Amino acid sequence: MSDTIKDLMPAAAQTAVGGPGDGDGMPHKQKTRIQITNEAKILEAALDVFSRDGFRGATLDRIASAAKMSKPNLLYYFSSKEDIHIALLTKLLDVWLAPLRNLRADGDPREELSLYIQHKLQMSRELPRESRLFANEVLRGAQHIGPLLKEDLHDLVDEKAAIIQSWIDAGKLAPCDPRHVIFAIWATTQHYADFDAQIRSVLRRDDDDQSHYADAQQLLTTLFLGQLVRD
Amino acid sequence: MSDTIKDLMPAAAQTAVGGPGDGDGMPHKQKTRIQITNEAKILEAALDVFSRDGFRGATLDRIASAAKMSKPNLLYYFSSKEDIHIALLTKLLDVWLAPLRNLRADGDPREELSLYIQHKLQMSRELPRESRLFANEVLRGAQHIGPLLKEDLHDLVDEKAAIIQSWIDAGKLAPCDPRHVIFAIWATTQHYADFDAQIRSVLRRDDDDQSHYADAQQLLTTLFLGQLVRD
DNA sequence: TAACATTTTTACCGGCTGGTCAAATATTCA
DNA sequence: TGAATATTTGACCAGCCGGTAAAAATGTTA
Repeated sequence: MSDTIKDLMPAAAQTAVGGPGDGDGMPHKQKTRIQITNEAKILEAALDVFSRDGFRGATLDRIASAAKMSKPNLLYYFSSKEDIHIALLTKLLDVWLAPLRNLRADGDPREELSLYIQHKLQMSRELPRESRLFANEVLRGAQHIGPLLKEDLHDLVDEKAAIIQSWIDAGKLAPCDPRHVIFAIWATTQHYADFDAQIRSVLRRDDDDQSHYADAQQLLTTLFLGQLVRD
Repeated sequence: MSDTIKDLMPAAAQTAVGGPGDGDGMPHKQKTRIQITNEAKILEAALDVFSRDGFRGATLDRIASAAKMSKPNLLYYFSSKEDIHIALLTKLLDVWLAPLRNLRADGDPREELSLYIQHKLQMSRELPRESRLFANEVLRGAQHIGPLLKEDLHDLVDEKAAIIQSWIDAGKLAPCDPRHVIFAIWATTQHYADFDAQIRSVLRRDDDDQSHYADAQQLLTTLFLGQLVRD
């Protein structure tokens, strides 16, 4: 609970391809130090802008301004606005799905699910921009990461749903559709990042007050692991 | 299950104020027939465009085109893009909150919650544009309906959370934070509209296939009313 | 240091943006 | 009918949009 969510994330995928001004499938040279730092600066700025305004609402001027560069300079590293968006989404998808990847078949169902919920909730709290970035993209019909969802995400969910199904078959979980259980965990946890403004309005919480996350975690644990309704 | 969700909605709020070209607090004349039909046409078109592209991504040209009018004609009825957005959100908020308003203190907790979940899920299925409209707005920090959330929504949630609390006090529900229960129901049900593209990718469902809603309803009922984990 | 490659900047473009204006047209009603 | 009112249209605007071209500045390396 004390350390940040980033500690348990895949540090991989740092060897991304792509040189300045390209976007095609040509072979690329080694990246310059300047290139590495500037691309990182751009993606960080783009995360800010895209997550706040969505793809259509975001502008290159704002991204460039947030990255403290000129617009043509920005376009020296990424050939188009779409390029930046796709690069950002692709880079962050691994991070986003890491908690689900950590779901182990040989673990205790109660513990595994509890940990998954905890990690997802922690990500909403610590990475709300990433959550909103994906929410914006999926809301728009996933026009830029459709193929990734249909292949990578589909396969991952199938794999993890099979694990949950095995727990059901072993009598450790009540019979239910495992994929919808995953949807429900996604929905409830990401809700705290994506609908933050609404939740703060209802709970009358200030912008920097995150005390309601403890209540959220307790409720969700109760909901998914215990029984909510008595008779 | 057979009739549409619109049957159980408040037909009220039809007496909206506002004449052509205004937006201030002046007194208004009675609305013309043309005025009524054209404003309806505009709001219908705006719902289409705003829910697909978000506020910043939507354009007056597209809204006008979808409403089959010229842009200046559209601006004869609403004085700005912001005006249309606010009018739309305000008009639809009542519709959106109707299921929660229907939660009765004197009903059976199991039945009341089950009905609430069912209605919310039905709204995701039948009114996905409205769901995405609100999702887009709240994602952006609720800049246009912030006050409504802080007053109307807050009061409504407080009122209904008190009902749930009374059920807990009566020993009919497991102890939990009622407001987070409401959040969880919102999250899980609206997820099926807002994240439709993702769900269809994972489940490999065609655009017009809604068969997964039955599974969703069963899972959510199990989740909120029964126990998910056995020992 | 000189040749070379990388990076940054300045100036610019055509198209779209939200929005205005005045004139033309349609509707209402005395 | 005809005057008053309500509606629609076409022409237009300043500013922003994503993106380009080429020169200038900077960094790298032999």
